[in-house]
Amino acid sequence: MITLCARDGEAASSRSAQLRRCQKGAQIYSQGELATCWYSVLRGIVRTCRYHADGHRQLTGFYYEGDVFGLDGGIYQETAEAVTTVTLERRKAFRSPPVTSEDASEASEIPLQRALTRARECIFLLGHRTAAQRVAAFFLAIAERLPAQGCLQLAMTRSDIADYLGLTVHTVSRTISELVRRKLVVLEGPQRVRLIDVAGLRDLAGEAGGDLSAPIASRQSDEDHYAAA
Amino acid sequence: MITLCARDGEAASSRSAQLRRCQKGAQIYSQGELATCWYSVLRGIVRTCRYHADGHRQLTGFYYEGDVFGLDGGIYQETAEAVTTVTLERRKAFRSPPVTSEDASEASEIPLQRALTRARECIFLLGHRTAAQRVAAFFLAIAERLPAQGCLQLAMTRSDIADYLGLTVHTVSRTISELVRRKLVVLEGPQRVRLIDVAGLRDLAGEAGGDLSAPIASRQSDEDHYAAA
DNA sequence: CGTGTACTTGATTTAGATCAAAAGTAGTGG
DNA sequence: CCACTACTTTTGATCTAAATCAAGTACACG
Repeated sequence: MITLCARDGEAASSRSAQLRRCQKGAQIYSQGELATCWYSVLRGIVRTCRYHADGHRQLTGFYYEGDVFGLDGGIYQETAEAVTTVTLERRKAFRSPPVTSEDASEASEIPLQRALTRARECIFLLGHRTAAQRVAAFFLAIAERLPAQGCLQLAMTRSDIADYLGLTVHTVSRTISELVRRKLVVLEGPQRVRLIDVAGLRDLAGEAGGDLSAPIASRQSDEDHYAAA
Repeated sequence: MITLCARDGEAASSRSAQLRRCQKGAQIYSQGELATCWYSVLRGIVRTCRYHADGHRQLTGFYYEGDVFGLDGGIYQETAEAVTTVTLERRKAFRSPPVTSEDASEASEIPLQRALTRARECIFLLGHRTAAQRVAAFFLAIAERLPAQGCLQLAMTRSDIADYLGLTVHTVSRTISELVRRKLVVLEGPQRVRLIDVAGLRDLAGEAGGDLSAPIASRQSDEDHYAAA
């Protein structure tokens, strides 16, 4: 167990971190375990998932270079696995009452906010009605995260995508084929997707991002008010 | 704008809070707005939702007495609305670098963790495959939160439930009827559900809670290892 | 007592699951 | 290097759960 030299001075990460390497497919931690550590990805891709009693698997997020995962309080709610061979930086989980101010602000709050954003992205994807919408939104989400000029290296399998989007492998495959047919994307190998018509994909996915349509006005004439007592 | 007398001494909530009352159906804040405040529910029920470009609505959570919502960093990602007439306690959002240690630990970290739990609950529900599984899991989730001896006052409409579970009103209604037919629950009025066979519901919903089935063993013989450099 | 809303229920349609199998890819070992 | 094996991906045919279409029923409110 080699302690990595903390790069103090940048984000003032004063705590020691350990390197951990995991082979493709290996489990990093398992749901139900005591959440003693959290991780940031130095290289490779990680997935988090929940296994249901019936064997069904729900992926809850993919984590790329710089992403952080495993910030569960107390017990891990999800299992983390290596999609590719990964290099991780491991940190001790914070105690409930943080020892120093930095511990709380820098170490836990911002990553937690990110974890929440990730979870909401998952909800957002699952909330789409059709398979085409989900896959389109998925591609756009990845493209946003990895700005590789419109060409995505997927790394995860169709099965991973299916379990992330709540579809079957078959439907994912068919849907991608359909997007190709519609000339929204082209496949440069099964794992390599080039986005051709981003506007078309956005249109298909709905919620082009940033576009916040006006919510349905409530019938109530009286808006809410502040209590006078 | 009346400043509520902070109840110092218990959880050391040293900051001032304001009461806010919202009528049933009123909007508390809207997605896209600057997230200047977060709230805790004193009375009533709140829902958070995302409106998609096509008008489709995805509910992301229900919040009951004692629950906290609106902890989005910077910009609200969701809209919050009053399901019933509600009384809220409003607090100023924390700045990115918290001023004091308590600000970070007590005010943001734990509520954020809860928000994450809530988001994951939503993913969990949406991740279920059949309508019956989702509705059963939904009932169990509510029952867990409101320990009212097996009798749930729903408060939200079928439409809310549908948008929460990613189903239509029709399917929700039909599915509840089916659960009644199967003698898992009884309806004491459309908004009042009595859970009859909790074990049966758990069985149907899958993942009875706490039961963490062993994940699929990775084929790799080599487990992950710690870097020696 | 009528009007509007929420809920339920039936009939039909359809998107995606399931069943089944072929084609592409990668790793292994002779 | 090539054959063999194991897996991943794609595609076709069929089936089904849930959406959609279409009424009805039950309630609350003016």
